[in-house]
Amino acid sequence: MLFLTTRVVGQHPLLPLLRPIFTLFPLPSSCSLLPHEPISIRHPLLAALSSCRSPEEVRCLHARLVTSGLACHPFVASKLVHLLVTLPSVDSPSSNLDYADIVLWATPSPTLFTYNTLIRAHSNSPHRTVNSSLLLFRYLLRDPSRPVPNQYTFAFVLNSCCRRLEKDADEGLAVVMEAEQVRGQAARWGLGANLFVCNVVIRLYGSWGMMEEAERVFKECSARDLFSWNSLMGGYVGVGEMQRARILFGEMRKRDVVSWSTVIAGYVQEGSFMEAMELFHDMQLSGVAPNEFTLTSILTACANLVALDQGRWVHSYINRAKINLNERLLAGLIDMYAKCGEINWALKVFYEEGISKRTVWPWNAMLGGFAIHGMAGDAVDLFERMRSERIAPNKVTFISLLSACSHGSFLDEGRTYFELMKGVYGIDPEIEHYGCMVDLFGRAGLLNEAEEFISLMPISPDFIIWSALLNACRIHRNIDRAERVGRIIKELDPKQVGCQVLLANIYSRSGRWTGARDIRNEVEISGSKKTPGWSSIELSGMFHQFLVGDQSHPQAKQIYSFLDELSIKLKKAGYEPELGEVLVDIDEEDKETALSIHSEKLAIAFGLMNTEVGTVIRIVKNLRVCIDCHQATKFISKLYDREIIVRDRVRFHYFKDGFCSCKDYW
DNA sequence: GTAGGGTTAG
Repeated sequence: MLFLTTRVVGQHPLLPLLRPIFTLFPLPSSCSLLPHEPISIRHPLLAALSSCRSPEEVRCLHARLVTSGLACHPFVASKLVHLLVTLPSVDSPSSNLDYADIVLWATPSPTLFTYNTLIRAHSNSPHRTVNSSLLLFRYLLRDPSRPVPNQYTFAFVLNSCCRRLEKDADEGLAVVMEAEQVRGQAARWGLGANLFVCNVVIRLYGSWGMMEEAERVFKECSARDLFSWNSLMGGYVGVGEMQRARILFGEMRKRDVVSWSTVIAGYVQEGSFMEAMELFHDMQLSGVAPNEFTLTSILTACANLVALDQGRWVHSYINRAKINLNERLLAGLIDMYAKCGEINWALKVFYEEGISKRTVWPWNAMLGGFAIHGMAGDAVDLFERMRSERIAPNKVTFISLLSACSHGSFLDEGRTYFELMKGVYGIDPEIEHYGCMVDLFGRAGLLNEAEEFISLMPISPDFIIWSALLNACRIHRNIDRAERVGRIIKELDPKQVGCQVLLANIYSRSGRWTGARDIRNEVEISGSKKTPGWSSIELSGMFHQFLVGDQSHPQAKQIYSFLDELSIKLKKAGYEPELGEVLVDIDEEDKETALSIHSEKLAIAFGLMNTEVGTVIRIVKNLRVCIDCHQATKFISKLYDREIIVRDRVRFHYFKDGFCSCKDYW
């Protein structure tokens, strides 16, 4: 028993989405009040409506509003719609949105407020495959008898465009063009320079990387507030222009937690972790309290700097300040502990807090932890548990899982999971997954298979893929192949000096000095510089970063005399320098410098000098550990009876009693 | 007669 007229049905923009729901309940044919007739807020049903705490309660009450004939009064309808889409839902929010759509559609003359509320709700809904906000907006404009849009309408519609853009960059241009039209309409209604409209447009252009446009809107806006500044700055952070972002940040007269979080996240994104930490420090001095966004970024910085003390501080701050421990912050904590070498703490956090979460984030963080610790068996077990708990894996899950398999030489498992990813989970492998597989075959010594795998890839291999094979050639001392692969990389990307240096090291290790020297000369002539190597160590909350041959540290003199003593002790203990790496040092810029002053040696010496006997020394290095430093560190761990944890660009090295957890396999 | 926008893993 539906009281629908074809006129209404034919015009409703969301009809195809709603049809299944029409049969669920009858719609009233008439209203007991006239649309313009006021309804008292003291009306018992209206009062009852206001006291509802969930959309489910609202839906129950709706039945009584329908029978009393009040449901289609414009004001009642607007309240209904608003409550349906804003109250926290105990089950499916999307069905409440469907329900709210029907209320709009059943109301004879809905108010603008109702339209606006729904346009907003649609832009927040992840369940729609089309831009239903925009459809609703067009529906509103189509008939002059409907209310005229205001600043809320335009801000909400543009926001829906913005969200689509952020969700799916492929639609970018189409979305921007649609948004341009909406913007034109806003201008026609005299709202072109409205603060709220402008702020969304700034964000929209920023999301699409059109910073000149964003800047222009920022300037042309009738007024500017904190949101305008934050949005513009966020745009620059998004396109990686941190300098401009930092200047804007400096010009802001007032900064809130979002301003700070945005610029901190920007530094973390570009890998400037120290800057992020410094800014976090400034933030605390300024009296703005960090929130879960800020702390997620800071944990990433801690993880990358191996700043365990600071990371622990963040953990206790979260508990102390009762910060909402959401899935991402939780993943950040697990990641931080794992990357600081504290896999047991990572496990503790995961089992206490993360395992109960139904999202993939904490699981991915834990898998990633196992991967860098070379714990392939645990990674496989955890993944199987994840499957049995029906947590849907994503592409990141498989990067961690495959990389764990490769570090643990789990050849069969790696193969199986790669197939599983495509076949069962329908995840198309990306370049990173292919990289893991090349690494897996390469480390296992299956160089032919690795190369064949590369030739069969549906996407063209980048230099990372080839350097995985080159690294395998290093491990398995296959010089001919290394030479060939080196040539391929050089043609593909001549700027990848690091790969050429790796090739030179392969040459010199096998005694082919001329080959090594040629490459060195070539690299020097080309003038391209490889990333300078650095190592850092945290000491009671302070970071000490060392470059190769660094003399700038206040304790430089003591460090160098300590190293002199150290090298004598090391020689006595039977250590011999790996001369191969002297000739073309993997991290050296200054060719005069010798092995003893590699950045990680400086950091280790500094750690030994400044910490109590028995303290674990934690070093982080931006590049891979060289063979000689690896050998020397093994000796140092035995000689000084210290645990030394070195995290390099790819994995962990846990030195103890003269051995390393990577079993010299990295 | 009610409302608003910005940030977060490999």
